[in-house]
Amino acid sequence: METLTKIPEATRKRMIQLLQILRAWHSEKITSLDISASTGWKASLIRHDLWLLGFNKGVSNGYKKDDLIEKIEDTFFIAQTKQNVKNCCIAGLGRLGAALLDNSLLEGSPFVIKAGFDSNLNRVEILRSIFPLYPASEMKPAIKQNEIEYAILTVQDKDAQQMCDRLTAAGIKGIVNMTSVILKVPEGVKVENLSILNALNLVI
Amino acid sequence: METLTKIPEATRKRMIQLLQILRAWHSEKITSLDISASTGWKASLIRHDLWLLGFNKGVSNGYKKDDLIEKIEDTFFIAQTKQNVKNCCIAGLGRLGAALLDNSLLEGSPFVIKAGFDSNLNRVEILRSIFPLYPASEMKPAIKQNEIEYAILTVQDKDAQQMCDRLTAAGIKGIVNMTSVILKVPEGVKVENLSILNALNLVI
DNA sequence: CGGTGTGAATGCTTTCACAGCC
DNA sequence: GGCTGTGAAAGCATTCACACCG
Repeated sequence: METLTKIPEATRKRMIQLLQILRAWHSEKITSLDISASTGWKASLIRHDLWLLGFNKGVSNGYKKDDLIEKIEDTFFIAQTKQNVKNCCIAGLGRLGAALLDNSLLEGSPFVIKAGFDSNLNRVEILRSIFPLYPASEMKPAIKQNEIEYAILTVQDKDAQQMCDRLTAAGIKGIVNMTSVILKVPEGVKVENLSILNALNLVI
Repeated sequence: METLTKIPEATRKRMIQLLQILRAWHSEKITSLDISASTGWKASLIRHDLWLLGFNKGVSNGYKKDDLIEKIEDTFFIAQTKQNVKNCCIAGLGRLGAALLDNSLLEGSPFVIKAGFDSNLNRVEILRSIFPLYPASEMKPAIKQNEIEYAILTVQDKDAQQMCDRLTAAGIKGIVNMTSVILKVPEGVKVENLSILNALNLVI
């Protein structure tokens, strides 16, 4: 099996989750059944996923945790190294955005929050934070200067598309969208939707 | 086409999003191309979805917004009426949970936050909120009494599964999971995962 | 024309089945 | 026996193609 073949999106999402599980795993070895027990995914699906990654070090008695971690990190270029830090920003400093203004949620991850933005100057001035906060008008230079690549969008729905446009114009490559708006983005920009309202509708 | 046939999950998710778009839609009529333009979904996919719902009122010159809204609400039992309020709670009152302690995010939706829980008594006592806050030990009676059916889980990862177990034991039927843990829940309980960390990994 | 309704065709994803290994 | 590696088969989801309608 060639690693060059494109990995399906569904597999990619699972592997990234699996990485979290592996990092927290207590023992040296792990089987597809262990993984199945902690995720609910079918064991055969996990083996198939790993096969797609070109993994073949399981040899009949489980996987070595570290081998798996390495393989997944290599495949998706997400090794957690000092040189591999990913800079993010918070766009929208309302209640939700302000709550994200420290790195406790992202601790132990390669992501670091480097800045916050709001179109309301007031918010920018009132809030205290360990990162610089900027009015949205200064976004472009601030994003360039801090080498920010990803954004967490926490504005109100009515401002979502406009703020999104500004972010992509400033060169942002990925957006975690916490509004319930479906964003239109240029080719190549990735979006993950994390609207609480949408999620609630889905768990009914 | 029979409405009794089970609607695929993917279609259901789109239709629930579509509902938001329709409610905010300015004009009386909307075409599959309009919807395509505001979502990025292929127009044919939208027509196919509506066909699966058994909708057939489009007759060649677009859909009437209100017809569509009605059909979607009926199909998924999510009409927004006074009698159809859905009570929720916040489990975990750290920075993130505390930020959700007002209903501004859920305004105009059938969801209402009715309570907050934390296993740390301190948090419960310190925080001000318009809803009652309870220590986790009092969860079961509080959930019964307030007729709460859904929970937003905002505890730290290490406490996620335990808090989840408590919630399901208390009768919660759906969980919006903002931790990066993959939860194990009893049959019949729905979970939507909204971990920011996971989402960031996916937009790389 | 510019639209919908419809089923067939295509493309993903997941599950199954089973040989092979420790 | 318990587990992996592998491809085929089954199950979903999306796109296409085109008749038909106003």
